[in-house]
Amino acid sequence: MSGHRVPAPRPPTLEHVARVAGVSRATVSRVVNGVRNVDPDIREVVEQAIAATGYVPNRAARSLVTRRTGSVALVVSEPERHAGGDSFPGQVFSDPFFGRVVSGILGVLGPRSVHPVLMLVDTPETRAGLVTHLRQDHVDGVLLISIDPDDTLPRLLTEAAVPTVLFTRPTRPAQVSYVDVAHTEGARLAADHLVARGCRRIATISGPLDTPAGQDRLTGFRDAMAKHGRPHAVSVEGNFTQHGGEVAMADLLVRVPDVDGVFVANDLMAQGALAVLRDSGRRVPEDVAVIGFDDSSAALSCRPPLTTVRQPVEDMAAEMARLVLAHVEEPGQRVTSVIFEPTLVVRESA
Amino acid sequence: MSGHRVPAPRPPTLEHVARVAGVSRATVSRVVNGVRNVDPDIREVVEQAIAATGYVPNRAARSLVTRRTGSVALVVSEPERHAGGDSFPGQVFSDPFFGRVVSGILGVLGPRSVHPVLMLVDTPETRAGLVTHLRQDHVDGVLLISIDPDDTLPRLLTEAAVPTVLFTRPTRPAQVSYVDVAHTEGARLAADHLVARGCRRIATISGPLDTPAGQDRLTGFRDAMAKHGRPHAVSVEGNFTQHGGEVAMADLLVRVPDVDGVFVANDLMAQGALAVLRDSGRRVPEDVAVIGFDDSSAALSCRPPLTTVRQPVEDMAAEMARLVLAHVEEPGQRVTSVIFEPTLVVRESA
DNA sequence: GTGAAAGCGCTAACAT
DNA sequence: ATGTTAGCGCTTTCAC
Repeated sequence: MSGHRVPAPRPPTLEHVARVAGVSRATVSRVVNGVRNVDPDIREVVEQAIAATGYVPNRAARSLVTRRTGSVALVVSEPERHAGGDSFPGQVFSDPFFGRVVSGILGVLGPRSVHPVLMLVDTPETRAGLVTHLRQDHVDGVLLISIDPDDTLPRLLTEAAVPTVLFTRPTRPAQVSYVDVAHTEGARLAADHLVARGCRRIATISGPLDTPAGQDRLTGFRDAMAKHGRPHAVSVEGNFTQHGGEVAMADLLVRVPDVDGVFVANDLMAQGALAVLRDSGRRVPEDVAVIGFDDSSAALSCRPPLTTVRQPVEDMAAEMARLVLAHVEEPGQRVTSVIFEPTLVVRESA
Repeated sequence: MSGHRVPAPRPPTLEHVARVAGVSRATVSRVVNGVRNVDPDIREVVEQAIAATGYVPNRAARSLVTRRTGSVALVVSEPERHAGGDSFPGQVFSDPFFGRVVSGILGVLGPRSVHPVLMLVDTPETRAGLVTHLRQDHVDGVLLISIDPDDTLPRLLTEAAVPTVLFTRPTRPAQVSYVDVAHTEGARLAADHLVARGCRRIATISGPLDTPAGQDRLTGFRDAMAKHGRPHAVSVEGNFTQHGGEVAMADLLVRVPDVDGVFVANDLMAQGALAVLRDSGRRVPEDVAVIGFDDSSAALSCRPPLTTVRQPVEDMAAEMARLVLAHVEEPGQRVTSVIFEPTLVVRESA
């Protein structure tokens, strides 16, 4: 609109503030950073000067000397994207779960004014690029959410000595901190509830058995059933998708037509199972009781609403944030894992 | 583990590379930044030195001089959080929609190695903090997703002269770029489909009428119906939530018991409407045809799967990213709005 | 307790 | 086409 360029008004610097306050840059710096050795009177004057000038520290300049960026990467790692697929990356992002993670992380990081920068790793290039970025001062640490069971990222990151925290235990043991839910305990909760409800023919649709979550939920279920004197509960392996749940449920119905209680290893599959049960003319929970896992938004929108095992995702994410921050502070920090207790959320399906 | 501290091996700098290559820092800088004026032979030598040393530019140092950070803020702005609510922020994050936005943004930003940093604004403090952050060189631009109809952020940002792009047209006119979908066109698509299907008693459940989306979808629907010679279609105002959809549908059933076609202004409400219709003994689509809006994941998991108006969210988000980048490049850039055409996704509900 | 001065690693004139 | 030089805004010894 206007014909001439405005000379880009530079924001105030420490230097400005120092002049206004009549002190040196160093003193202002001390005040800004809350270092003790400052005379209360001087501090007062400096604070007024800061307010008057509207000074805000320049992050780049600070990072350059402190070698800290005040930001952590929130990395979502997915299995290789097949060239023929949609043009858009990020299947995880469309799961409400991701939002809960973000929410939990922000709750911890925000107040400390550390910002999460989002990164997606789903190709060899992005994978290499991530490590490259991390090798330099771009972020102080990494929060990794990996979908791929045999992801190499956990190892790459620990080798690069980048403070890292994973969501869920890595498939292969690694020297890295993580948070997770007590999967076996959650499965036990479900099994106990089904038994207490009076179900006689109880089965399970498990997750993929090459994932820790898939394994543990099945193990927990089996152990609990054994304790109830029923060591031979039928299980069908699913793949954690809604469609997979449909297929598995149909299969289960063939193998155990009189099944009256099913523990499904996640809500998405449970949603599919519910649909198949309805189509087969069975009522839930009267004829078949169904329990899911995750307490995703799907659990709420299901008909009937799903009884499910709740992972305290927000709490877990918050803990991840605390852990990276701790690792950043204290690079010598030993590797830590924090396991959260799940709870059973009883709705209508069981 | 080890008793003594390792002296923190500093990453290679331009200086290192320059020495290895036997040239000056400036030349290495030129090679790194792809400036033309470099002799091909020298360039070759420098590139080898870069590879040999494993050099990666230090972002902080670069930002300090260029006054660019190579990152943009992805700001989610929600209405004031009430003190009594959950302890965790971010209702938007748990909607799959958010993930689609992230996905679209990453598709554009990633290749240019610009990173989105996540920010949530839901209190006066975070709001003030955002502006403060932006006033300095923390991010180059802002992508704003606002849920609050009377958000003051759009104005604050434009006043602060921060390159900004909004998702959806702001409630109050403002000098700011945005992307949006042609809401009226989407509503027309739905109305036409319902009419073409042979529905005789068509009604709508609208969104909140104090939002542009709520208004436009209703207007588009009304106009289309008028063109079909039915200017008096009944409408009930909803609030865009699943529960709101249930309430509105129940209301509608009382007012128009023989309704046989409903355009619901978003999928979440449509999901609620579906449940109420089922409970009332009506079959969908045989007795009542239902069309939603958004093509969210809810649309797919509904029973029956929802016919709905699809917003090309990923494309829209990608365009947002392109727009900020353009505004960052060319600060004089005039304000732009890009409107995307919706499409009707026909499934089973209509 | 406070100031002076030396860089952090990089880009951008400017000079050659 | 390449090298020299001067900072960008901040923290941090080191004197005082």
